Amino acid sequence: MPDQDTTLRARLIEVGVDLLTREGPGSLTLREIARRAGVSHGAPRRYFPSHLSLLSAIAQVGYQDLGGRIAGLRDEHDPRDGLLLLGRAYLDFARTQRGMFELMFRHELLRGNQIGLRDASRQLFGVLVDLVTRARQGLTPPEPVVVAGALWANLHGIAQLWLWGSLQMTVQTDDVDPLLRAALDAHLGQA
Amino acid sequence: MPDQDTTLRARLIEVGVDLLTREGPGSLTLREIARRAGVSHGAPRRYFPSHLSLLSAIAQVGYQDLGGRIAGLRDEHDPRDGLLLLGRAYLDFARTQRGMFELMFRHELLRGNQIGLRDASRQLFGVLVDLVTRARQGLTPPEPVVVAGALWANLHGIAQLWLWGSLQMTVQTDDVDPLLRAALDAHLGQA
DNA sequence: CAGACCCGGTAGACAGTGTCTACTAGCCGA
DNA sequence: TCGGCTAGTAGACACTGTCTACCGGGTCTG
Repeated sequence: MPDQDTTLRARLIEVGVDLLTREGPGSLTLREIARRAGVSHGAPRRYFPSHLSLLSAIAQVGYQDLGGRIAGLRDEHDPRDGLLLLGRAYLDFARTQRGMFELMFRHELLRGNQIGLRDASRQLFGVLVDLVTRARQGLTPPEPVVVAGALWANLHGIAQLWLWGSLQMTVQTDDVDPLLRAALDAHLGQA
Repeated sequence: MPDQDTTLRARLIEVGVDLLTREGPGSLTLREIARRAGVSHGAPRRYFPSHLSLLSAIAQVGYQDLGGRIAGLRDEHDPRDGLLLLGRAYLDFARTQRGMFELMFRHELLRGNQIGLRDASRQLFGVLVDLVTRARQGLTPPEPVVVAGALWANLHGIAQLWLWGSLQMTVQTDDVDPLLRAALDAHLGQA
């Protein structure tokens, strides 16, 4: 239950997040959010110029959540452990916050307002580059940014394919950990 | 311009593909497709029980297209070359058939009717496993299926991140080839 | 040849959506 | 006290996907 005394803007986002995790991205209509916030369907317009901008604000919560889970891993003393934890956090987020994950990476959202993703990406990517740099110390090209980019893509791809069940019919298991480990070993060089 | 003498079912798909590549996934409404096919908005229902099923049929065209581009690579005599070409084909498809690519991997579509993706996946994955197996001959674990899975995820992730511009702001280039090569080298072992 | 039948498509209704505009209740400062 | 502004209401508009009633014309059957 959203607080009654918060500003409407915050309450709309809160209701949206709640609705998203409870009933999936399909139910995130402007009118439904307004309805659940106990307000008329025209009210959100005062704070969000369009439906998409409200969705962006909701997705932003997800970016911050994911970012928060990952930020702390930067200083992990064993960078390889850090990357494993980062990967698990990413995949765990995709699995447990499925609706949010789908929303965060929806094309229509990313096309316009990219600020949310941009910031989150920078943060995530920064941690990734740090850990990769340390994990690959003394190794030759490709340079850490490239490896980090490829690793991130790999991570995201695993999450994506796993989410819609493409992995079960190929790798034949719903445990992504082996895949994650394979990806890490591949990009970092076998331990 | 769609032929006038083909069956309506085929014409709807054809018009849909055309509309998709020309104006993007957002314009693929049931009514608009019917309109462009010169038919009333209730007509599609005779062949497709729902809007989603029509979209699935349109996406199927994409699966077959992509599958066709990749199928021939199975017999590439140098498996590593084959994988590079496969990767390029995949990324090229995502770039040039952007709207179709987005449609093909839309969550709502994949959730229900997975037949299209399932078939396409099996085909793609089969080629991938073949090539990986040959490329990693004599190497130790992980087994080819796992490597192929991780590689596919990596490929798809690169396409995804690249499509919405996340790569430019990290890797600082719009040329995905280095990333692709890094991924291949990583998963196959340096050449 | 006549009539029943079905196939393929039309047309309209319905609930729901996002956007826009006119309006208004209530508060705040002068 | 009064003017103006702020936040929210309410209704219209065009559009969407789905559903149902309807039909025209061809085919098969008796």
